[in-house]
Amino acid sequence: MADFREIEKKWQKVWQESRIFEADPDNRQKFFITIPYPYLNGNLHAGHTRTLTIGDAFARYMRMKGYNVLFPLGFHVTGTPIIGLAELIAKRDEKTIEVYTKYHDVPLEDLLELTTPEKIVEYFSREALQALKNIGYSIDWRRVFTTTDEEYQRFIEWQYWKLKEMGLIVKGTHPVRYCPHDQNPVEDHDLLMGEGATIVEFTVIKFKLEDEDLVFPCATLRPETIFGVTNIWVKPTKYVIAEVDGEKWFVSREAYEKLTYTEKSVKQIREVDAREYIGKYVTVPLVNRKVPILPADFVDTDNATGVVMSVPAHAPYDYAAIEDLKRDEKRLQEFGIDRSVVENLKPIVLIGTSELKGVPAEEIARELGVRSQKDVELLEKATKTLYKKEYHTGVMLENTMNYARMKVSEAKEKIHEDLIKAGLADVFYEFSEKPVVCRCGTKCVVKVVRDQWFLNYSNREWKNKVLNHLENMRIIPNYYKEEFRNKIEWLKDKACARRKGLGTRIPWDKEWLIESLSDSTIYMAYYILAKYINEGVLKAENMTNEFLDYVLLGKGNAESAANSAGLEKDVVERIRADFEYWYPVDLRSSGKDLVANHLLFYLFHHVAIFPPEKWPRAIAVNGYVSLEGKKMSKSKGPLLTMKRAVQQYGADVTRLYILHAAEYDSDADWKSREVEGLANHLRRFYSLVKDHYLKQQQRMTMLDRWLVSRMQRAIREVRDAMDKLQTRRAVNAAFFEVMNDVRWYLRRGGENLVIILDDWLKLLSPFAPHICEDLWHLKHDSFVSLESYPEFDESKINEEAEMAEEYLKRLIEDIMEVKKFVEGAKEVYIHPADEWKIEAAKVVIDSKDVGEAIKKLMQDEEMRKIGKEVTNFVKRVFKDRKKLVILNEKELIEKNSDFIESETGLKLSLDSSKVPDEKKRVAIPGKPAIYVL
RNA sequence: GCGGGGGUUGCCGAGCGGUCAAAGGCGCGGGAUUUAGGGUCCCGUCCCGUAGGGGUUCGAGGGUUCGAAUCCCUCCCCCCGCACCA
Repeated sequence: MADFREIEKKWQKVWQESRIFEADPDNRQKFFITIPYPYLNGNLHAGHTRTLTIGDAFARYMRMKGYNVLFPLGFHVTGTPIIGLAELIAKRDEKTIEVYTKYHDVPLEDLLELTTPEKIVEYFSREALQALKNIGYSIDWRRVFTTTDEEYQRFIEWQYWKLKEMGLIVKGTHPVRYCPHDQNPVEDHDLLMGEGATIVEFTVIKFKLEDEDLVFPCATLRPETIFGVTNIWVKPTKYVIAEVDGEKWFVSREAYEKLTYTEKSVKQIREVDAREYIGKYVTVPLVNRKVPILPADFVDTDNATGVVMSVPAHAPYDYAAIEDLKRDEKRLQEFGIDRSVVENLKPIVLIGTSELKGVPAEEIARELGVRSQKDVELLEKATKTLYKKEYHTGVMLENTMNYARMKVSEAKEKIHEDLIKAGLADVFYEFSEKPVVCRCGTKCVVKVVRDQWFLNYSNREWKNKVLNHLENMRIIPNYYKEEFRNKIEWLKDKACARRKGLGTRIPWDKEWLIESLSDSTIYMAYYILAKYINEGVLKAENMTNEFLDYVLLGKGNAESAANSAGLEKDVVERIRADFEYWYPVDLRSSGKDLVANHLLFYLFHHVAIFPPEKWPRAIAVNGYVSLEGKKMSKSKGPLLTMKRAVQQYGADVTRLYILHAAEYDSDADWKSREVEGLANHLRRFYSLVKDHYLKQQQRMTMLDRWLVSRMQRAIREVRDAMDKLQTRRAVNAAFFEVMNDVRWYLRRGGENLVIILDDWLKLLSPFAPHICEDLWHLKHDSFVSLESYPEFDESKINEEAEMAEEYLKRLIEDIMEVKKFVEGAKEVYIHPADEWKIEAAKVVIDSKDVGEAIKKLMQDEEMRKIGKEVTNFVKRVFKDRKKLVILNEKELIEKNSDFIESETGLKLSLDSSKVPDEKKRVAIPGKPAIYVL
């Protein structure tokens, strides 16, 4: 039995020595394909294997189609996880040690050494390189690099200078989840609770107290309802009066605490009991109406400011609370509120929708059966439903001043902005879910970080440029184009500076490091430079801005670029020529996890920095890989490393399996049992080819022509699938379906298998390159990896042969079907359809309807004689007329009688006289009468 | 909530107006074999059927059509993203 690992190693070595995947400009058309460089806080795993194998299969395919293919790869190490990992290992964190020894397959003694980021980078890049070589990717390894390389950092600095010049990097302030204890922003995986929480922006409308300089900041998500405010709510409990940016605010204690993390200057003045203010009046800004402060229990002091405005017409909670209060004589007395005050709180309807008449909140509360403000579940539902309806279909009514007739969705934004501009409102950030708790056990808050560097992705012009270019791009699968459109719209400014991590410092503000997704946007251009860097021709000190401007953007001239760089002019020109030749990237193939981040930034930065002809041409997206139905996790396991998969199953098995496991962005599941099965298939393939490949080709039979014809169909299918990057379909057609045809062929006694083997090996070579290379060399001296991919040749399609084989398959099936019903069956008599039926069938095939067919047939005297039978035949056959097959059945059966006999185990005879008439009658062309005895 | 994808026969998964009881793989059952229970090759695998046939299926319910897994509408359910993290 063939040892695949031996074969694979052999050819990997030969490929490397022959440098067949090292790509340099020549006169062929180029194809530049890239895969996002892997992040090295662990070993490469099945997820990387999938993305990279798709890329490699496509690279190989394109190479065989005659393109000069550049397929490079580097390693990503900037950011925080590697530092975090080093700390964990240094700390001897048990869980980490377990995961890294058990799943990442790092030997314990090696692992314990990895206590600094540098050692980790060194170790895992070495491991990755080995794994990638073991699986035999056709990567041009002369261009490998790591993102902490000095030269790479120089390249990043250059990029950031460019963006800065263009005004695309701005200073800004933004809210983050923040742990007061750690004094650090927290990421999802740093959280104990509240991973799903998002930061919600409340509008805080400032209601001024009558006769006193005190602001009641009412937090709301529906600022447009300000026109319907009848009162405000506080909870009868302790609050705080604080100085906030020079104003005196009345807020809950929790709110005060939160305010201290914002960019506002805050100072507590004193604690107060809300009761002191209940019954007093405040002024509704903008509308200048005086409304009372009233008590309500539903108010959550831990949500925003702890003060809310009441809009009974549109907020079910407010409506219910007012109704409660009306009924609660005791409470009114307790707070000294005159009954009439509450009775006078009439809902003010300010939004119109087609569906909701009257007072919407009242209607909906009644519909759902809300009894009091304590019916929290019902009220939540009512609030949601109402909000949804009004937001999407509502229109502002006449009582909303100059917002009248605006759509609610628009008015909301507008009012929010206008109020803030006028100093009548502010913003308050709050979590959408609570609590949010840090791993250290501390409750997190929203902190507003100021003066950070941002990539100005919200910039309309920048967005439009990306959006426009997207329309010219090929996105695979194509429905992702819509996804990209939406994501581009949704993208906001992104903080690109960090305080900790590995990476490049912002060149004009060295306090900050460039965030690790922000330094991975246009690095594909760096592959051009990397070759020269690795050759020692180019060093960091040569890479001046002027030099990079010239080689990457064509700015300035070679002469002065060379001077600035301290390089020979011809070197500079060569690098420039390389870049001109290879750029842009023709295909970037990536996992779908990068859609909403990296791939977006990739587009934004290319569009900003390079001229249009250098913008990306195509993006392909693929799904994840799970393990026996379980999600893989780098940090928790389970995980299957690339290296282990190759060790266990072999490179080609791994590749073929992963390519066939799923299509496009659907997720693949790695089932070791199926992988074993595939390994068997491949071994069978190997020995099959080996047994036949060197045989002398013999005279072509009809069956051989059938095989060739089928091979042509496979070629067409595979090419079509690969052109769309459908690797699953391609492997299915190239491997499994051809295999099935070959099986049939051999069963039929075919002896000329060799006629398709060259094509088959070429066809399969992008998917199982080692085995194909090995087999190919049984007969050839060239590399199958560099052969041209089989072309579909219409002239080799043989419809007749295909029909004949189909006919035989069907016939044998039918005989077996009938045989089931005959005990001790020994013989089969076959009577193909009579001559007149064939004539009639020909007419039927060309007729539009039954009537026309019969009319035509009845013109023939012979047909008329058996008119009734003809009519019945036509009626019976018409519906499936496309299935009618006209061929010389008798001859075909005679020629293949041995085969039919051996397949069915019956003695075959064409002696029609033995077939009863009622059987003969059912025969139609392509489906003879069968009589089994 | 918003956006994107999806629900197909035991499982994975193709099909996306007729060629569909629906490819292929896996699993399962049976047979063959120079049969070691693991390899290979056949056959079967929704239900019924002593003649190649019939019946019922493709999340649910309506509709369009001569004809729907495939098109339209409504509903239910599942997955992914929503960020400063690679």
